[in-house]
Amino acid sequence: MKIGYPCINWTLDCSPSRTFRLASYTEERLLETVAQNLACLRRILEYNVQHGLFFFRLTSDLVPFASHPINTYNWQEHFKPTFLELGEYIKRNNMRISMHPDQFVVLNSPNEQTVKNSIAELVYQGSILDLMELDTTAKLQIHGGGAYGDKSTAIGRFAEVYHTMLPEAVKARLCVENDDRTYSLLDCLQLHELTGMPVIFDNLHHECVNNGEPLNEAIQFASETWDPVKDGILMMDYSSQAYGERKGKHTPSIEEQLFHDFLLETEGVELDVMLEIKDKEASALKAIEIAKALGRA
DNA sequence: CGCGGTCAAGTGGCT
DNA sequence: AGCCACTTGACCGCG
Repeated sequence: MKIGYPCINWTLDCSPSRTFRLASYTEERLLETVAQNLACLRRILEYNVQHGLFFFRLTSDLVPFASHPINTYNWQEHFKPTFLELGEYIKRNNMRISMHPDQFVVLNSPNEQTVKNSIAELVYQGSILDLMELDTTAKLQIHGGGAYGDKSTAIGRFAEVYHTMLPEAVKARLCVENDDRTYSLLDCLQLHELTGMPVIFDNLHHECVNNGEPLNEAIQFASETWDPVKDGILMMDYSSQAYGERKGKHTPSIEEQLFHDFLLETEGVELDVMLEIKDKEASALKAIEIAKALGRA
């Protein structure tokens, strides 16, 4: 089991998500920002290896405005050697990588332009993983999208877009994750049936929206959607409910007892765990110790 | 030089 | 009807 955290490392004094305003877009600014972001990413990956954290989510913001029409620069070619070096480092250290395109990526939107923009964003994020020459166990995770008052029609539209509009390079990496209000695990399993996409399991979202499946059963269902060769083992997002806060709100730091219980409950299922917790690597380091004590990492 | 309003983009639930 | 949250804050103009 690999354990990781998303996007940013609070210990290091750099950010891989630096950006700038659309109004101040220049090619020079783009090159400078991407160079800084990739340099920071390298430092984060090295930190992760040194600390036994072998799962990491790359920020969507590595390349500002990557899928926006204003950005016509061939950054892929310009930074190709850097991406290749990053990818070699990742592969040499046997790290698992994911990306999570943000809420603006909606493949089943009734708005054609939204779908086009979404695909452009997926092509961008997939191309990062391609430029790193990572295999298809490196994933892009998105949600089911909107329901628009009729979820079964929306699911059908998702599948149609998947089959008729997505490039193979995106399909090879795309996964769907249960969200906290619209697409339950069962809905995602249906999307899996229609497309073959693996299902990423989010335990807190599952607590918010479910069809009565207990955790160990749910995780088993999700796990079976992963082809061990093509997709690798199940990826999941782990977090716990912040006490007294809005439903779905993450705890600021890992609840160690809950994570311990979670590991006991999922014994026997192979999975990589992404900790969606505010304090990032601090919690990931605690999680590693708990997993080691139980012989899981 | 620190604060806070605002930032490319969508959706649905809450107030 | 407007605000807020979402996998992740960061930028930049103003005082």
